Amino acid sequence: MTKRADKPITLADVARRAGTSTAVVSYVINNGPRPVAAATRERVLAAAAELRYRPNRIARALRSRTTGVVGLVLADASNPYFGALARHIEQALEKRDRLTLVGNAGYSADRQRHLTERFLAAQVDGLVIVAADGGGDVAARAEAAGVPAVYVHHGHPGGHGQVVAADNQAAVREAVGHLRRHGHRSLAFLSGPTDEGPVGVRREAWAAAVSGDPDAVLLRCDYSRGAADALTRHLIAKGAMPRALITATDEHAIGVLSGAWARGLAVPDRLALISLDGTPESAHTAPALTVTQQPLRAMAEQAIELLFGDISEALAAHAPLVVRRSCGCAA
Amino acid sequence: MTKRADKPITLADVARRAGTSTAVVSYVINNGPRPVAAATRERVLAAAAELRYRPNRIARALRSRTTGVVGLVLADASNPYFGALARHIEQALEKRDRLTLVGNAGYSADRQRHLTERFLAAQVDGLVIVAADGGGDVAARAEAAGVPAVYVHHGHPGGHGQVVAADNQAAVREAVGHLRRHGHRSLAFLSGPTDEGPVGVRREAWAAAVSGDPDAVLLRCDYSRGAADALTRHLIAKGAMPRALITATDEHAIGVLSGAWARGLAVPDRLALISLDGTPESAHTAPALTVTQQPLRAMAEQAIELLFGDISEALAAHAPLVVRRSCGCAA
DNA sequence: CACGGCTATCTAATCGATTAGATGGCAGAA
DNA sequence: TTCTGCCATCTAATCGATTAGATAGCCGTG
Repeated sequence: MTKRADKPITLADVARRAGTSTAVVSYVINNGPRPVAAATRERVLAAAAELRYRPNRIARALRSRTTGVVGLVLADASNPYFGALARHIEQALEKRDRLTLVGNAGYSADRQRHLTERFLAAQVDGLVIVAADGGGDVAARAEAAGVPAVYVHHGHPGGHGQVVAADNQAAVREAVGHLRRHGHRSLAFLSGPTDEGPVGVRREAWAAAVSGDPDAVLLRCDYSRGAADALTRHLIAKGAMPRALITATDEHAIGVLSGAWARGLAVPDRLALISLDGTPESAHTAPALTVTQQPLRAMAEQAIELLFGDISEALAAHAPLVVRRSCGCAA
Repeated sequence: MTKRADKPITLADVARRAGTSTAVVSYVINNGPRPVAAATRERVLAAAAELRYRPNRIARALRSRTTGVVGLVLADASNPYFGALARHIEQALEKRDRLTLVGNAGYSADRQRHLTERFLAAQVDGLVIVAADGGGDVAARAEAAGVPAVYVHHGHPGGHGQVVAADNQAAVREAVGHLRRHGHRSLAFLSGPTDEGPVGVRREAWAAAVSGDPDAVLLRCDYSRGAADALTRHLIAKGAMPRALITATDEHAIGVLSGAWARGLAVPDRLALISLDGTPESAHTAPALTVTQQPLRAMAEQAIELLFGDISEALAAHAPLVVRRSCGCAA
């Protein structure tokens, strides 16, 4: 006796079973736009339960023009910073009973646009864009299609759509202040290959904070552990490694730590380090990183509130300084 | 002159513009079940292009009972191992022109079931389940609804659904062999809190490989850097830290590294370490980890092939040994 | 008793794409 | 010339839920 995949139960089945019309069943299911007599409501509920009725969200979406699905255009899920952000965004959406469609855009504006088109075709109710830097003005496209969109972490400069980001300037000022209190006079900064996005903001804040210093060095490399690792080895070999460094991202900091270890440079004794992301990773490096911690969860929640119009403006959340070992503070 | 969100173009609009019926337009768009005269096809294509027609996937889904969407039930996107796996799965699906719906189940079987229900209600065409360990027999539920499902990394023991995983036994044997060649006689193993899932397989393979050894120590802690860090400090304080250790996951290994650094225990000099995940992370720890590298991409692709019935059986892929510094090999 | 005003329900149009069945026109065969 | 057959195309039903408009039953009032 093979139990075959029984064909799904429809509204009409429930209506028949309860001895009413589909309209009434719909009103009951949705606490519909019209009231239903208590007795009838009971019958319908009972019938639905007995038949294990599950509304077909596709049909509902077609008719009501809202899918309950939000698209998330993500730079790269395997980068822990973005991965964590993605998780918080998904959870904030889940709380609002929304489903999350994800796509990894890598670091390409083209793929970002491509994913946006696909999500729009899927009739998403909204779009959340988490890009590293650069990227097209995807929110403009979404809004043209009547779909709300928000950027998290990094927005399109001068484009449409609101941007949710932490207060990077304040964070950098705190980091600089802390290293100064450790007695460091010249503070280097490791930035990304360009000055786009939040990293640019951080770099500028650093430049402003150290503008008096004679020998503040600006370093640059790709956003990868490998690149930072290689750069560090190179600088150590040249004897040009700074004594105090602020890295724009945790990826950078982890790469620096790795390169320093490989070349026998002790952190924090001969290199004081503060990183500006503060992902969970940073708590368990060797040594543990002192960081300014991006409030990822708060950012995710704010983005979703913005998307649904619960708030009308993003306000930059504070990224607190979390003191650990890499800056030179004791255990 | 405000440009309002123009109402979307439908098949009927295109048909009118091309001077044909909706049926013909549909046949053209899908290389439909019936042929269309070349001239007409051109007219339709031109009309569709001019109007920038985008098929409404919701309507299509309602009628054809296939959504082009696959659900991904993920343990935790902020864990880099799962994050990387998620990215590869999304990309494999994208290649097949499918969209990915994600949900983070945390490490709870209940949330796993909950997500599965939501995805099924959304009429997904298939389900990919990436769980840490434990978990309900979600594939059985999916199959009852007529939706194919595959497990990646970890399956439900004795349950439905195929499981895609690497050859963990061979990996452990390689790791053990390598540490032996370094001259270590007693090899400890750091496992998770229970013996479920792939970690259990790894633990058993280790037990089998060291069954002759008098003092092979089995350690256990949660799957988190923090737990492994704390355990390591504790063992060092007690003077009970092993000289050679295989960790079940990279999270464990990174925590051990962190704890060892904090207590001044040199790796690899006083502790030789090999980890069994081999995420990208492992290349840039201090010191860099020697690992057996799980073929995440191959696993993701195999899972998708399985899901679409391109292959009928999963075969365990090889997880090669990647030699770096933590085992004691020179740079 | 008749009628207005409610309330509880029912009927049926609608969302947009798919596709089976009906139709029309033209070419080749008888 | 007429009939058959095939090809290209059109008409309309369908997927399942939503909801405006129509309808029926009931109560209270004049």
